[in-house]
Amino acid sequence: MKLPITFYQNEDVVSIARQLIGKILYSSIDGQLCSGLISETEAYAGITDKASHAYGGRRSARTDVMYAEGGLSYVYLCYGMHHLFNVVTGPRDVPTAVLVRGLWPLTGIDCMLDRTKKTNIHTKLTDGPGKLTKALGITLNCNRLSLTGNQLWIESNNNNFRQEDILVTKRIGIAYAGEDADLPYRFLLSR
DNA sequence: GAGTAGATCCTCT
DNA sequence: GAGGATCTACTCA
Repeated sequence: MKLPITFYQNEDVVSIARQLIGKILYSSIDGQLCSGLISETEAYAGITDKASHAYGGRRSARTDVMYAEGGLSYVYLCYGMHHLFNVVTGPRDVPTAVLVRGLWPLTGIDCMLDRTKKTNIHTKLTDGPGKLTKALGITLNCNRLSLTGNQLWIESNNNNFRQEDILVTKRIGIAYAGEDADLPYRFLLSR
């Protein structure tokens, strides 16, 4: 079952980041259906968060999506060669988003191996934000898609895992954000 | 296994 | 014109 649009419009982006752990991310791109269980996320808390692209109310052609209503994708290019996939959350004009940093591959694994030029199947296939977009075929063309559409969507999952299996840590790779780099906004599933 | 250099390009100043 | 929400391959041990 796809998550309803209302799921994404909650004002509490940190809560959404936690709830996305264990959900299933699907992509249907170039006629290939792939999916993975979301194992790692990070919350980016809008205008008050120095690590966020929308810090201080910054708004540009790139970050405009973050100001839209929750339930859209935000894909952008990092370090000139990696696409990063975010879920836009919150009501209109509240620029919060959740970065999806890791997946455990479920279906479409042959396709993911082909895209990433790998041969063995293990969780390392999609264990980083740049890697999972490559494996799922996500590019800048996937920016600003509805997550209730038919190219990129997230479904709930009946799997029961305990809340204590979710680890909470500080975020990664944002040393430039000063003290906000220490906020406990990263969630990951232990195995 | 650990540490580091290099790739590469869009966005905002 | 600088720098970044990263990854891979290569070195050295």
